Amino acid sequence: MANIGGTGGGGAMAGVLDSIKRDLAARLRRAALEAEAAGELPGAPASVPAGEWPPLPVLDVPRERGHGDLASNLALTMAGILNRSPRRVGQALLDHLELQGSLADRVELAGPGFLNFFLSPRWLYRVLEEVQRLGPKYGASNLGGGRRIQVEFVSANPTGPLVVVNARAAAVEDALANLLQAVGFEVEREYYINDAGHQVELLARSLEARLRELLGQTAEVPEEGYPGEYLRDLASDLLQRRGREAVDALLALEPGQRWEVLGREAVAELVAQQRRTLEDYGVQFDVWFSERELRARGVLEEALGVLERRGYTYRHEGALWFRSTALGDDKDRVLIRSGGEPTYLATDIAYHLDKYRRGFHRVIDIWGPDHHGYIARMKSAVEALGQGRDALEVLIVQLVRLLRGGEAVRMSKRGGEFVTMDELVAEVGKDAARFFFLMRSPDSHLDFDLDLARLQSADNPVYYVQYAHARICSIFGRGGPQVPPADRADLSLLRDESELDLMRHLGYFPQEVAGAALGREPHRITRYLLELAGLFHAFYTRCRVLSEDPGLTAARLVLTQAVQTVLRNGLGLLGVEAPEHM
RNA sequence: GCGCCCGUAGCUCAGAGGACAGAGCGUCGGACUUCUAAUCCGAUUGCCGCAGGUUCGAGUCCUGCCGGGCGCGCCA
Repeated sequence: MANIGGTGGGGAMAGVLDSIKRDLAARLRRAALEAEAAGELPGAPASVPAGEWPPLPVLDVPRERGHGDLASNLALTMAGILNRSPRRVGQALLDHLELQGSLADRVELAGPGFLNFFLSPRWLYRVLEEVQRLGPKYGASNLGGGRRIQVEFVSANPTGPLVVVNARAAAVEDALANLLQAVGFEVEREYYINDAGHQVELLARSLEARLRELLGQTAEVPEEGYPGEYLRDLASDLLQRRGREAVDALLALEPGQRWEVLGREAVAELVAQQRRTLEDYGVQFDVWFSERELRARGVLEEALGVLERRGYTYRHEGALWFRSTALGDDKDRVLIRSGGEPTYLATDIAYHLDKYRRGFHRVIDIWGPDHHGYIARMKSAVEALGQGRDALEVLIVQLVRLLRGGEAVRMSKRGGEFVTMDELVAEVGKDAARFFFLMRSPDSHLDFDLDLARLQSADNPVYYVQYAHARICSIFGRGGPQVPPADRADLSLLRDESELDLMRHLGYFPQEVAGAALGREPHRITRYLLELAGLFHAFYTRCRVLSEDPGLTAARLVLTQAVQTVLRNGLGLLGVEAPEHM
């Protein structure tokens, strides 16, 4: 993982704060070398490899305001290696640290040996200038350097409508894809359609049963089939579209043939529905990838060939096995059943082979918690295909429990009763749904409070953030005050504590975006925005933007517009609207 | 039995190896003749599940245990 908070990462991070960190890190490094040259610090012990001394100074924003704007633990890390007291090391660094020409006003040695930097307020004005200059691009960077990443998500079976957990996965991964794009990766969103397996036949037989029901015949949905109401709807649509005669003819076909047709029909319709559901949710996929087509192209055979050539397959009891234990899995896995049918794993391996052939250096899959046991074997498979283990990254999004009136909403898959994604969005709206899913880290179980999400009030976090944006719009709305260029306003008039807090927070945005992208943690942006909205509301209560004082008004307009820009950019990353009126 | 996730304030949850552990909700008390009160301000709240270990420093990393959820097919 890249060093997000520090200064060690690539050279492509954006933002005023990052450039300050890099500048101060370089100064600290020089101070360390000078202190050593002056004999005030011992040289590196022999155990430290050349080029790794002095250690890379890390600068972080401390939790406590009293600890300055940026703090470095360099003295502490060096002290450990040099076997000296951290405060003595810190003092030596301090004595040789040159701040002339930097944006730091002063530096203090504090606590166990931290070096705390107090920045000139000028850095905050630079933040405002930068936000104004970059506008929608503020927060973006080029950490990815244009490398291609594929994000595959939702990929639900085409056997029914999307459900609540799909909505969570969609919100999280769509936001992650946005974040990866923002930090300079070339991202493709892909949806995998499992349209070739046994479950499609079950779907077909279930649909057949519903059709026969409609025609007054006795029929039952098969044991392992799909009993949900939606197949009744699908059946009556089909009957209406094709007409009675065509359906009769269809049902008269021999079983294999009619299931083939019904399966194709049902899958096409259900995938179209899933697609509409996702579009209403604001998620657009670049590629809808069909397993059936993959099979038709013979990729499965090619993948098995690759595994065989690389010595990862063997035959046993009539089946073809994958020697995944050679690559860290806890048992070997069947690829081709003794009956000749490929397993799900085999087709998935083929699918991944195809992904890498399409030139992605990295592939991120998102699975439900019921698939976590699958990670080890799939990573082994990727390795067996000749890729690095890291070429596949699997994120597990945990389950969602819906709460209504403080009680868990009961859902049973067997009875075909579950809350669909469409129902959820209809009940609480797209913005609230997405925002709620993005409030928690993906790997924690989520209680989704339907009552709260539906509430159009202060208690609802999504409105809290959106309201901040709407309030800003209303300042700009009537009469339309002109926002001056940042360098033409006297920003030093922004002195209120709430103004300083707000500017600081705006300055953190680029690193927050980078951190959320690299850490695969979109929920950090949600939290960031809640904080930013809170700071804005506090500012709004304390300070009037439009006042008699033209200079102060100009400065506050610049600040307010910057907040608006960052709220927009942040909400945009989450796929949540930034409304102008509420 | 093995594997994964979780255990932090009354509730829901943040915490990127750092300094005295945070937010929202809740409870109590305040603030609109003003750019949107869907707002703000103040007060209240903790054996970070338990026990060891690594580290100058652990809520964070490692090991074991306890508790909750889920998974462990020639299913997909």
